[in-house]
Amino acid sequence: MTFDLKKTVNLPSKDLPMKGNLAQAEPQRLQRWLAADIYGALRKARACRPKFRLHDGPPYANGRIHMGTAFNKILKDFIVKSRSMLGFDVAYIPGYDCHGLPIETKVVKELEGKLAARQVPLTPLIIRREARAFAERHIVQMNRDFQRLGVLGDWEHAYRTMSYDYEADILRTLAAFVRQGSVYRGLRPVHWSIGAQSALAEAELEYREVVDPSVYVAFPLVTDPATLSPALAGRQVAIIIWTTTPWTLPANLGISFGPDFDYVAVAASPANGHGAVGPVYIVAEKLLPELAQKFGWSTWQTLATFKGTALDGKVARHPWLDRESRLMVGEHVTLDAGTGAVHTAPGHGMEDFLIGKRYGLEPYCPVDQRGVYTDDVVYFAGQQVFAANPSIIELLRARGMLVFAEDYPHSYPHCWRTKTPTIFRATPQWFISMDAADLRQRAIAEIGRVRWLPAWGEERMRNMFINRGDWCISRQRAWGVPIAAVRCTACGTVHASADFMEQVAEVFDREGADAWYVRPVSDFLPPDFACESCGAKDFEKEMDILDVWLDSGVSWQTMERAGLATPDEPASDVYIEGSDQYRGWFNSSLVVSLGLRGHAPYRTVITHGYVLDKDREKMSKSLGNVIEPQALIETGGADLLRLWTASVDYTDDVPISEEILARIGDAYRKLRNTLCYLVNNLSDFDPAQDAVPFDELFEIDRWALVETNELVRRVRTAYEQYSFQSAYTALLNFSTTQLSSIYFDVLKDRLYTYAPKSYERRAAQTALYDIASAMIRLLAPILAFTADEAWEKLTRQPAGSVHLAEFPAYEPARADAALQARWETLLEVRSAVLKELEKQRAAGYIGSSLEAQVWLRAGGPLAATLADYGAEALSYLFIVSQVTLESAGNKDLVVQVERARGRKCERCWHYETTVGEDPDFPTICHRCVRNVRAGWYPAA
RNA sequence: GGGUCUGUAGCUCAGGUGGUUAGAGCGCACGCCUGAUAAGCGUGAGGUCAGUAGUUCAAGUCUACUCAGACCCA
Repeated sequence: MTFDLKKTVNLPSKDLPMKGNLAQAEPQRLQRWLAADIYGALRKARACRPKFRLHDGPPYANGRIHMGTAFNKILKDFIVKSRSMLGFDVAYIPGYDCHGLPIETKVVKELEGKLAARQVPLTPLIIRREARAFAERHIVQMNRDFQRLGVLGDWEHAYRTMSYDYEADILRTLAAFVRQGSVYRGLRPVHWSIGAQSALAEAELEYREVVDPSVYVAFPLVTDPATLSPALAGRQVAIIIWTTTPWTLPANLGISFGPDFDYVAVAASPANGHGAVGPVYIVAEKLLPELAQKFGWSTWQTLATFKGTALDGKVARHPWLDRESRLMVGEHVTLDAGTGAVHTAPGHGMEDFLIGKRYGLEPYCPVDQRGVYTDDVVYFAGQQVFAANPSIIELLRARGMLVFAEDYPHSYPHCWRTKTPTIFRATPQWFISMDAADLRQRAIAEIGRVRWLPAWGEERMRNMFINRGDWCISRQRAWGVPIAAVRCTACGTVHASADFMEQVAEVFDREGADAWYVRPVSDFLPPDFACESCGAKDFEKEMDILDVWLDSGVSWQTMERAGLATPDEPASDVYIEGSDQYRGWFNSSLVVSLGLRGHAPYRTVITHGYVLDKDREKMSKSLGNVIEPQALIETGGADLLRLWTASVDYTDDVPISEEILARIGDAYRKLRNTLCYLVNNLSDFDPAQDAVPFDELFEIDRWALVETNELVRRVRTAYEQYSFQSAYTALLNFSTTQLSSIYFDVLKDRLYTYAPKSYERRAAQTALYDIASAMIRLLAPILAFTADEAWEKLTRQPAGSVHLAEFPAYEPARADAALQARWETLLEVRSAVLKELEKQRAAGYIGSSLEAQVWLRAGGPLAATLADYGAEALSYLFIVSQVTLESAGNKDLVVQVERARGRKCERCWHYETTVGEDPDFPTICHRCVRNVRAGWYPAA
């Protein structure tokens, strides 16, 4: 008789291939999701469920996505998918930030050459049209890139800060702040290019090494020095300041000291006639030795020592003008260079401006847009500031106020376009006051009502609001939403009313903010509009635009527009962005929402870290440690990127490197193999027909299901807490330690050798089906593509998607601590057996574990447990051919391994004494004979 | 310089209120299997818990400082 026993073994199918081939498979699956409109289908299916809204922080629309943006969007997708599978109706509308300097400078660079050749002037309107097209193009690309990652959302309706209604909303938001009295105009120092005669942003500066004249200048103390120390009574005392910009001295209004630094008043004996002003000078004590040497003092006598705070509120005199110079204290003062007494000109420096503001000094700036002193400046009016440096030094010397002068090399900002050195110049700007409508205090209170993940975010955020200044919302640029205000050409009065802005916003709704540039000012004004101050009727448009942080701070309103939130509630359940957004979007969104709605726009704020290299250093082209998401997707697949995202602790900065990705590849294969084993052993199983009731399953099957139930609980909790890494770890460890090395290994015998429809095999498949169904769904938020593929094979429903499903529920009734405890014991015995097997294997006594039989000698409860489980069942659990139990007085387990009895069964590979007993099947054991007769023989 | 945070095996991470020989998975080494096979199984070796100094009977865990790194300010 010829009967092929090989054909009576139920090997797994190849339904789910081991090789993912993700680079090809993912785009196809993406098309199916798109065709099936998974997002729309989900919204519909969950319509009656509690809502969960994730509002997208808009990435800037100027390039391909990089690791950081990919990481961010994948985390958001974890939230969207996991909340959906937890039963929520999840809304997620992606967005794009479109206005702003990076795009503007990019298109200006491109346009400059082209237009200059044709002698066409570069107008704001041309820039704006080009910038809009630029953003448009990049949004198309970024939409593709993000979706390729498997990110689910309402991509069709992605919001963009440059859409007409959005631009109008920005202006209406400004109007609202105007109406509540928070908006004011004031002077503020900005980087100013003399060459271009325009304001510059930080990003437009180029630092170059230059040599400037540095001067040490005496400021005579006006306040009676005896108030500092009795030792100074009747003495002439002067403070020495240091500056590398002598041209700012005409604008000096004060001198700053470090409050906690020690200062000394010293009487110097000039060695060579230097420093003839007065005999006593004040400088920081720590800097005295090097200063004395520099000034050429042969000897000196310290008359008094005091803290910087002692000088607070006192007054000095300007070195040549009849003007006071206020003595102040500020934390910005350092002892790195200079004298510890800092020349302060609030119109010519940011720190000077801020401390001046505290002390009530105005940002005095007697320099015009050409960098020329105004008529206000005696001696130097009409001179260009840098050109005036030598004359100023001469004047100081003549007045005896110059203590010392030297050339000083340092790096100084230059205009990147005209390459000229820049200056700080106070210019009129628009602000939102943090205090006029009590925004600061309300924000601080509101911060306490928001949930911050990680928790320290609350403190960081609060400190930021305590310390932040008023919000400067104006920019002297073209690509943005204009501040719709008009200026009387006759008297210069600026008219900025909320009503007017709202009327202009209606025009923006229809025509976009370009209307402000296209239309003449008269189009926006009532026919007989006249200046309140002078009655004139000629006006010009304000050409400043709004800070882009106001643009994105407005974004929560898109949630209301989309009908996803009402004005009386936070617009989003969660905001999740990088930690730089405490200062950015979280901040601006809070201010805007507080101003317009009276509450924060978010209930929970989650931050993630930055993507760094293996040494936790920034990725940069020069270091050559940059990893691009596109390359990874093309070689590995988006699921690898997603798995990596899940594997790292996103609350901190996250590392990525070739090695890390290699480990992620290992983990991916492990998870995929787990799914393969599950799905491919179920291709002939229909749970509706073939399932075995739980109580009738093998004990090991019930154990596996109890463990799976616990896994469900852990992973659900992890997702609920946004702890994706816990989910990842739990799923991977479960796959490895419980499934692959124990349950799957043990189960092979039963799955492969019992008759296909036998109770034994169906029992195993019943458990496997439950496990498969649970594992696939629990993995779905992370391995969006792979889980969907496995789900399709498991359910055999090509039209469905795992992303429409919900997580398996934890079943308290299934929890069985007693069973788990019993299995802890059994598995400890198993470990002991495996260890002994390894010894015999090393000795060359056995190879495969089925070549062995095992004696177990134990006493007490352990013996009882083993006996209860049964010797034969133990042999399957250990994957050995025979187990013999012997009771012994000793409590400790003794394991002994010998070669198995009998001959190797050709079919199940166990060693059995029954092999050869059946004349029909001389090469197989009794168990196999029974199974073959049950399933295959005689052939039906 | 300031605010906030981080530093535990090669990698990614666990290690409530300080308390026995510091854990996991992966990787690595060695071996087994060849009916999950570009798979599977087993055994094993890896750590002065960034460093220094304190507090304590006792510190990865508390304190101070130092070093390195990140974000935001200046």
